[in-house]
Amino acid sequence: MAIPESAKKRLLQLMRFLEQNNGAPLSSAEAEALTGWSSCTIRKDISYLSDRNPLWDTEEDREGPGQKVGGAAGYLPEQLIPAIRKALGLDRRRRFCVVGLGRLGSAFLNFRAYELGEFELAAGFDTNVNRVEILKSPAPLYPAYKMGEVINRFSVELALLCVPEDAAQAAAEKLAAAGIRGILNFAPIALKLPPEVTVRNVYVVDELRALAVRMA
Amino acid sequence: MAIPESAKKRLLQLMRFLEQNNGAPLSSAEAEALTGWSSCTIRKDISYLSDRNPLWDTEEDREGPGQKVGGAAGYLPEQLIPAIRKALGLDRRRRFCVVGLGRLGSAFLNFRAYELGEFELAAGFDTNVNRVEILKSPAPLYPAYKMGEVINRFSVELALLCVPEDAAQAAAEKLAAAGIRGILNFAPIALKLPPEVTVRNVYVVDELRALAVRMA
DNA sequence: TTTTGTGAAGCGCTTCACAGCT
DNA sequence: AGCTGTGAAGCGCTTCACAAAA
Repeated sequence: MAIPESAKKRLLQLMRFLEQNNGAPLSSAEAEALTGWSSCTIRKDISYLSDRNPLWDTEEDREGPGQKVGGAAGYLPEQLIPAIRKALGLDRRRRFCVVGLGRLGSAFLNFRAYELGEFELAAGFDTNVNRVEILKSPAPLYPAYKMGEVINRFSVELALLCVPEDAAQAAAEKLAAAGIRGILNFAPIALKLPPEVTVRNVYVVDELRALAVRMA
Repeated sequence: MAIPESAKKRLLQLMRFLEQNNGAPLSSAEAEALTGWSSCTIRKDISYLSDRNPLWDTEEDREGPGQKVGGAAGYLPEQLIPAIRKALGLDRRRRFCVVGLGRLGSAFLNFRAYELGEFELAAGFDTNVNRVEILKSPAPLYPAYKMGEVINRFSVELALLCVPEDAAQAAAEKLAAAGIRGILNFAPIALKLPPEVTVRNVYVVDELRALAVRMA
C-alpha cells in the first residue's frame, strides 16, 4: 500500500528523533511526547513500512500481520531507521553542490553532518573567482562556468542554490541544463524550470511567517 | 468557521505568489498553474477567509454568499494579501533578533526584505565581542550577556537561533528566560523548552531529505 | 502488563458541480 | 463568456479499540 504524503513527512522527522536518541529504543508513547502526534498515528505510520520493506520482516516466513520488533520493547533505531530510509528512497548516496558562496552558501560548505553517507558535498561554485580561491572547503570549489562540466563528471544530483535573488533564475537554468535533478532554493522567488527538476523553496521570511501563524 | 491547517499553509504560500505578481490580478486557474493545487482547492481556501475578515466584505451589507472581488477579474492582490494576513494573524508587526553571528547568522542580518513591515530586525547577539564590533548590520549588535535586557527593552518576540549545535540548547534557554515567544532553530537538535515558546526547526539535511523523497 | 500492529469506524479535507455575479 | 463562491458528495487520513506478542 502507498504511504500517504502526510505519513512520509512524519516518518522523516521521526527518523531525526531516532538519530538523536543515542541508539536507545523508542516507544510510540515516548515518540508522542517528543513530537506531539498521537501514539496511534505513529504506530500507523510505521505500519505502512511493513508491506514494502523486506528488511523489516524477519527471516521466518511471515504469517499474518507479524510482530516485528518485539512486544514491549519499543522500536529499535538500528532496525527502524534503515526501514524508514528504504521506504522513502533515502537508501542511496546522493551527491550535491553549493551554488553561490556568499555568507549563506559558505555556511553550508563547512556544515558538519552531511551525515551517515546520505548526502555528499561534491562541489561549490561561484562567479567570483576570489571566493573560489580563498575559501576553505572540504570539497573542491570551481568558478561558475565549470558548472555543467563538473556536475556531469561527478553525477551531482542536487544543488543548494544560494545566489542573490536577481541571479537565481539564471543559475537555476544552468543547473537544469547541466542535468541536476533537485534544487533547494534559498532565494525568495519562484523558479520556472522544466518539470523534471524538483524544486523546494526555503525562505526565512516564510519560515518566520509560519512560526508566527503557529503562535497565534 | 476555523481554517484547516492545510489551508493555512497553502494561503501562506499563495501570499508569496501574489506578492511576486507585481500587483497583477491572479485567477484561481493561474494560481493552479503556479502552485500545482487545483483551482477548486484555491477558491475553497480563499472562501474560508470570508466569514472571518471584515476587510474582505465590501461596505454594502453583505447578503447571501456575497461576491467580492468582481466577477471575471481574478483576485486582486491589494485586497487578497491583507485579507490573508489578517486571517492568519500576520497583521501586526513583530520584532525579531538573530542569535549567533557566524556565517549563517550574519547572512540573515543583511537580508533584504524583512518586508512590508511584517518583521523588524531589532538586534543581533554573539558571545564573540569581535564579531559584534566588526560586522556591518542595519540593526544594533550586542554581546550575548545583554540578551535578556535587550529582548525585554525592545519587546522582541522572535529569534533566529544560528549558534553551533553544542551551544543551541543553552542559548535557547536564555531566550526562553528572557521571554521570547518563538524560535526558528537552525541547529540540528530538538530543543527542550517550556510550552509557551513555539519552536520551528529549519535544518538543511532535513530539507535535502524532503527534496530527495519528493523526487523519488 | 506493556507495547506493537491493524481492520474498521469516524471525520476532515479535497473535489465536484453549479449558482451567481460582472 | 469567464470566473468566483460554496453546499454537498467523495475520499483519504486519523483515531479507535482490541488482538497478538514478549
